[in-house]
Amino acid sequence: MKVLTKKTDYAIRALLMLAASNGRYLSAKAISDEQDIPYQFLRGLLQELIRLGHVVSKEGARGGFMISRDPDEIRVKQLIEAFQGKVQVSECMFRKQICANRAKCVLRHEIMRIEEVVNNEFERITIGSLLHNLKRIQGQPPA
Amino acid sequence: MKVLTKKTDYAIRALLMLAASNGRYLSAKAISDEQDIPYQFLRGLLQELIRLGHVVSKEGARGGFMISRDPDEIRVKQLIEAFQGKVQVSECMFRKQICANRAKCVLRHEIMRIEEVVNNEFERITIGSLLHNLKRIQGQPPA
DNA sequence: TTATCTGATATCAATATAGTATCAGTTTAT
DNA sequence: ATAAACTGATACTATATTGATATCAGATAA
Ligand code: FES
Ligand code: FES
Repeated sequence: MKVLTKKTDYAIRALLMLAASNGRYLSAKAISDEQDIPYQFLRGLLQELIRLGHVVSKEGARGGFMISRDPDEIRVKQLIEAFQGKVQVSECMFRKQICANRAKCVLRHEIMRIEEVVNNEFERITIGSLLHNLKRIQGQPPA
Repeated sequence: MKVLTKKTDYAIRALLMLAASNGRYLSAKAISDEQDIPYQFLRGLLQELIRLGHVVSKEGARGGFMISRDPDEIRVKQLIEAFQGKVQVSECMFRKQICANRAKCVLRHEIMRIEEVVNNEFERITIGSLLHNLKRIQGQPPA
């Protein structure tokens, strides 16, 4: 079971790179090369990130993409939901005889707790927090 | 993002039903009808459950399937791993420049914590515990 | 000795994921 | 002005995963 698809993984990596490049536009090409993300795939992905409001673009030569909101406000949970849909254990696990009434289904309740835990964790993690950790382990490169 | 596939869902429901039917063999047909699981799909699934050691079968008329181990020992985690593979966030999330060295990658470390949480939760839940809850909410049917 | 079952296997359909290609239009630099 | 470096938009293909069917042989019970 894979929790993050490639697309989400790519999105996170691209956003991290964009978050790290303060004020400069990065081209899809640059991100693709640096992060080993298939170019055309990334192109599409970046457009989605624009629609989601995470980045803005500038057309033409020397154009590219720039992050457009505080990295601390971009939560991994948002990205997962955008690219993979809401985290849900299963549409509705126990039907018919087993589950008399959906409303007070205890099993459902129990299983849904897991969803909450997962969601909380992914909500906690932001592009900002990831970047922070990255810098910490890499050490500040001599500016 | 769907945590449980239909197959895992079906497996859990089938096992619950088998666990509830003490000592009697249940036919695939009976389970299929009761649980709304496509018959042939269930057939294959039951064979897998045999290979996994969770159930045994009896051929011929009046044959069927019977649970073969303590429901408390059948963990949802086992089932997920059998049918969907191990829970893993992504093969390896941050590569190349971003992640200098895999060994001490903090991001990886952080993200893997989530895997652990999920795994722990699913390890806690067994067919036995689910059945227990089921009986509790349904009330013991007049024996 | 037939109806009711499982064993084993093959095949197919639907969906989701991953990746590629193309062309039009915008901007910068020369 | 015009070529080079870019994005916007969209269509397409490939691959993998998941979900579902179909078939036939063989076992068992009534
Ligand atoms: S899980 Fe859907 S009614 Fe209980
Ligand atoms: S996640 Fe793979 S090296 Fe950091």
